[in-house]
Amino acid sequence: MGIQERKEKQKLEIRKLILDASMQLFVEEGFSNVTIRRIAEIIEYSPTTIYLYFKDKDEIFYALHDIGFQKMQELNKDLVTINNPLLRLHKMGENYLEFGMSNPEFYNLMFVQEEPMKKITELGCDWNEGDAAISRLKETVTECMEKGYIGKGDAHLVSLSMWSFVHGLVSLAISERMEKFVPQKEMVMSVMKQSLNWLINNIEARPAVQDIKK
Amino acid sequence: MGIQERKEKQKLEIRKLILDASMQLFVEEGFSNVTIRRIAEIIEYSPTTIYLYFKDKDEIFYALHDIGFQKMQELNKDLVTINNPLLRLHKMGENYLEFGMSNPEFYNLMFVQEEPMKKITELGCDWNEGDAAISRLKETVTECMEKGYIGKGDAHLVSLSMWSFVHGLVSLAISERMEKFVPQKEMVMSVMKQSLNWLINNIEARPAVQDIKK
DNA sequence: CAAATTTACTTAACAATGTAAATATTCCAA
DNA sequence: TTGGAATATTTACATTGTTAAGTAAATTTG
Repeated sequence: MGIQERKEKQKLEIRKLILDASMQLFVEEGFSNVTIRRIAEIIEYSPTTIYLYFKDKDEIFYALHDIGFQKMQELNKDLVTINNPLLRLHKMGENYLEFGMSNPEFYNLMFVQEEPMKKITELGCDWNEGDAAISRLKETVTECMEKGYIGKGDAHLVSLSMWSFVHGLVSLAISERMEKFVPQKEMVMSVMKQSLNWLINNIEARPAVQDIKK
Repeated sequence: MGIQERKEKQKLEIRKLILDASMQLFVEEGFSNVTIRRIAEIIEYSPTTIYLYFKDKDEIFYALHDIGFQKMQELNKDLVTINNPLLRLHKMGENYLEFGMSNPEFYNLMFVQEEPMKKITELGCDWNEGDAAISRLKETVTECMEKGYIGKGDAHLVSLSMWSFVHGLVSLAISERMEKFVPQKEMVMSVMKQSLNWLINNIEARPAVQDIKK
């Protein structure tokens, strides 16, 4: 049915309108300023119309959380061109830092706020976006181990560790805590990158004990 | 003046009443369930009375944030008995994980939520609690470097890195993200500790390059 | 001891929030 | 054209933090 189709399409368009408005609001004015009424104002509908397209506010945020992951993955497209897996790992980390710092509100939604996770457990489904991201990381970590760039071990554990590290940096930075330990606010990003350098240096494979002169 | 003194004391007592009620609420029912009206209910005063003792809700949270740091430091009292600085560093990390996991709401307030930091920049003062905690960490890191347990370098940077790492673990865990990558929820803490082990192992001093057999 | 004044507290009220129920409008098929 | 479904709006409600106005209690003063 042609008409059914067009309706379907219109429905999606309004959904997109709502999401765009929400995005605009929370990128420009932050999380707490995304209200149903302000979204409605922007899209020029009445507030309650929004509930015809999203069950509740959390569903809007969950959709934004998804969009965030798409944005993040775009940033990682050029990674495949890096052959050296350790270099690639390093670059992945830097991209992560970069993404978080340039999209703090998205980052919050994706990795800090509890609401999106609640939605997932509510629906009883998996965190597909997170799973995909971590398994990409794990691939590179595994390659690093196989080719001897980093010490062999549990690739899953090491991936989670790497993630925790960069997440720690970003979340301390965007919650305005990291800057308390840095001379100027503008240096936060630089310190974060140095921090990542330090870690990468430290996990680089070391010679086996028996190869050390006594 | 004896009477002035007694009044002062009573004022502090009611402040404590308010803080205890808030604590009870947010430990038992989480952040979002701490409302002025529920606090008032517990302490059996009218809601607006609370504003005679705290400027606003954020000031209450800031006070709780302080209490959190006290609780955390208590946990670290026995650290001085550990002579080996690397072992001490390791134990500090474990304590941090332990604290975060057993006091998720406090942890959020201390290291995740933005409100307490806003309060600080609003007052134009320093983050004393954070400063103190990091400088204690830095002492041990410095000792590790001096005694050759870890590679020499910028102790400040390494301290921030260590902090970021454990913070990353805890914040991913309490935001219910870490559990998505672990077979069972109950294993999260164990994975976090293994993660910390991995890091400590990797930063342990390695022999200088010239000491390696060719 | 009584009156005046300061302090402590409460009641009433406001604006903003998310959201549900009831109502109105628009659109398409019969 | 009309009846019914889809879509949108209006109204309404319960909560929220917080302010302003009014009341009761305590303390100081005459």
